[in-house]
Amino acid sequence: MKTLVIVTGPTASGKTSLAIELAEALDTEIVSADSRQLFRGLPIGTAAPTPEELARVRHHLVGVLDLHDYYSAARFEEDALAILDRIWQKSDYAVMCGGSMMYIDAITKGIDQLPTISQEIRDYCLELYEKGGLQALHEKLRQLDPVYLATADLSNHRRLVHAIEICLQAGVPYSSLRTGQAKSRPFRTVKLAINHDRQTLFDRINRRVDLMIAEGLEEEARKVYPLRHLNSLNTVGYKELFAMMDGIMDRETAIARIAKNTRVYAKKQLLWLSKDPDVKLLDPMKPLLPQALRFIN
RNA sequence: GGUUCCUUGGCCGAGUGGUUAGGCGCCGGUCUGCAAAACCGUUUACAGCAGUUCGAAUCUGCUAGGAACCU
Repeated sequence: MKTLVIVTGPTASGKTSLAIELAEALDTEIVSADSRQLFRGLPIGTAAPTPEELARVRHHLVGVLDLHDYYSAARFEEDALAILDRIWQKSDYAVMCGGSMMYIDAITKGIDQLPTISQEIRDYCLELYEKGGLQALHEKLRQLDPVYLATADLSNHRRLVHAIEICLQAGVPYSSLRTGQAKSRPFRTVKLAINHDRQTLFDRINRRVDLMIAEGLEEEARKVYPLRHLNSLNTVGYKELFAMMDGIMDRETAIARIAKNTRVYAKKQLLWLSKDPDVKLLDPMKPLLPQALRFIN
């Protein structure tokens, strides 16, 4: 039986180095599960593995996308599974490292098969929202998929648009395509997270933000500033600096906002973890690797 | 010592007699194709005391703290 060891947890908790230690101990490779490290050109702001770290263990899905590229949890599922298949040919273990919880779920539980949306339909739905607002989306869904509408988050235009897109593309209601069934995988998973208390984690985050600034995050952001409207740059650490460059906030405020938004992000991750009964928590006060290996075996 | 003005929830900030301002933060939550995204819910204060009034954050008096000016 193959084993996928998933090192997840909130941002700044020390996932990267633990994953490397694990991969070395298990003599295998790392598949990143980080929706932002996927992109090229953002090493500082996304706290991507350093060149030295990348040299120690082979990493997958780090810095492989152009900032313009479209990506999604479903693509991640597909890509990561393909990479894992290759790793299984030479090892019984693989390490996954990342805090994009939806990506982790995509790998462990799978995502239902949905059609790829054509540009036409995408544009149509966007226009529907821009012209008619949430009301128009509600009405459209009332016709196309009242079942989904009944449980939908009526204020969240993104999800509503998405549902309409799928209904139109598939020709059947979105809700009929949602199975709610977890897919079975040809490997077992062990999910690990480093369990810092909240105050410690927040201190680590604050310190890391200062470090990022010292390492040149501003310069990194300035380089991609012209592309700031891309989704890949709708990211903590960049959007605040873009606001600073636009003169909307001063430097001090921008940096404080980065730290604050990173904390908010971490809380979201913590929430997700707390609801996942499969996560094994590691005590950061003790050596991590032995604890992790104990859970694996 | 005198005169005038100010005092709203963690912060900012409206509100001059009669529903919860609002924003930010904090905290909590949602999540099956953009997820470091998008979205939702809480947090109920008027410096203190005594009055006026059916009813006061809003009016009056006193007390406390602060600001400006005068001597």
